[in-house]
Amino acid sequence: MTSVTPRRPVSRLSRERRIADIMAAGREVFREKGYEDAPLSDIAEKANVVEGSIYRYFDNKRDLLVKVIEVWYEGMLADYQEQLSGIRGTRNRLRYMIWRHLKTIHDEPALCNLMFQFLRSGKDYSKTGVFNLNRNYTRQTLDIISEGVRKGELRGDVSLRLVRGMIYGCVEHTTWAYLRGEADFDVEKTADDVVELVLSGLQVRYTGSPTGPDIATRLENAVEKLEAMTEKP
Amino acid sequence: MTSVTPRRPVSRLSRERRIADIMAAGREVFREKGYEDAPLSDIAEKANVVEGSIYRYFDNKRDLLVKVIEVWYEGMLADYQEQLSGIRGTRNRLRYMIWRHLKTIHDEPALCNLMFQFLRSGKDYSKTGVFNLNRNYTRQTLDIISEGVRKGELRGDVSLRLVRGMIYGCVEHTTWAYLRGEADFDVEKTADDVVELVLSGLQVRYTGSPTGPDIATRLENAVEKLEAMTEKP
DNA sequence: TGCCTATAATGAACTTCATTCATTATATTT
DNA sequence: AAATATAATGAATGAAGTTCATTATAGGCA
Repeated sequence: MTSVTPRRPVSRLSRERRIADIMAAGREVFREKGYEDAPLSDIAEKANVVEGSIYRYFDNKRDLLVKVIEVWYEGMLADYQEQLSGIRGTRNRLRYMIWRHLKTIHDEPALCNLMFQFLRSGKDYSKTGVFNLNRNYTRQTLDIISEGVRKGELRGDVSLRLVRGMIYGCVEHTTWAYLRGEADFDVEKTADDVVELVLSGLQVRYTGSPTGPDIATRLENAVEKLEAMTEKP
Repeated sequence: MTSVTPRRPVSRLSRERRIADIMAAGREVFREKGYEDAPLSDIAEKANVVEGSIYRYFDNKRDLLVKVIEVWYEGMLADYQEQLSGIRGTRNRLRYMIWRHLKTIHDEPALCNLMFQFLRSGKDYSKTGVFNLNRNYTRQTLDIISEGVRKGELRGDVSLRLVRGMIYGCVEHTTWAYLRGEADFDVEKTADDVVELVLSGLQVRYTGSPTGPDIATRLENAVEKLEAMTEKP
């Protein structure tokens, strides 16, 4: 008795549709299981294709991951420029960038982990589309800093690369526990704290006047208060 | 004709010696090839054992990695306390911590990558020995900060967790390109820059001296801030 | 309407590893 | 010198990524 395994019905879709299906399935499965623990078979099943079919559209598993992250990233960064154009003041604009980064991590911890762990550390990262997207995105932060320097609000004697590292490094370092699923964090408060710390630094500030703050400092403080009030409605 | 494959001579070593051999081989191979691209067979060969033997001493490949990193970490952190006890002053002590972190990354980029990629992001990280070592190590940094606060040199109104995040986040963020093998960095200069930026912050400091930036400029800046804020809520 | 053809899709075969375990060899003890 | 404990082996297993020859189908063309 020869049992014949029935061949599955083959549904022929357009290239674009198939790619979209596979990437949607990939995003879901990667989000749920991470990279290494996500078998291609799961993705194939969810995308309604056979494993081998994935290789018609993607070089390999990693290539699929890279493209999934790339598309997600594109959608995410689409309206940065627009949003930012509606925000005035160095501090507010800086806070927006930090806030947005924090919010992304809070909303999509799994995909961020994938990005941090498997994309950014890869040898080929700087040839990736994500690298360029990220480049343009962080450039905005640097532009805000430069503008602040031009206006005399920020120090001009610090490497921009270092400042960027401080901002994003600080954001990411403080969210690790959350990314490991260990603790939550408050997006708003963390954004406030980070921007404050980055701008003011750790050292105490000497006003340099024995009889109290001089006139300019008093004005500064007043402005800062006003700023704080408008920042937090 | 039955060809008999000659059995390899079995050398029986002490448990401790075998473990040491396997871990030494593991460190080498992991350093050269990373984690995923390091076949257990390479490690077995280099350690002069058969693959299966590794499982007598380690639960699995990841367990071997964790223990390799753990031992490396222990050796690395052994003399921190001692070195630090010979350094005076908040700024110098802080710089030492930062410098040492930078130097470790510079000397052992591959192992650091392993630590960052495969240990720190794992779900079980906080149950790891490395986690505790790291905990004790970063606590020293926090102690230096606390001491600075006590002496009135540093602000006491900032979360220590955030400060730690800023310091180590900044260090790591600025070394990513190096870790990907793209660019070198100067350990000494970076240490100087980071400690300076962390302590002083980004904002310009008004010294309050009459020979500093003139009052008109400062008022102009202040007014500009106010204008920006009232322009768009 | 019915062939033709390009190519989408399949599924079995291949490969590489991590992992397991029954068997064998050896150092140590009795 | 035999007994015993256990270190070490290597073959077997199974999971997962990847390849490719074969098959099926949609859309164009007569």
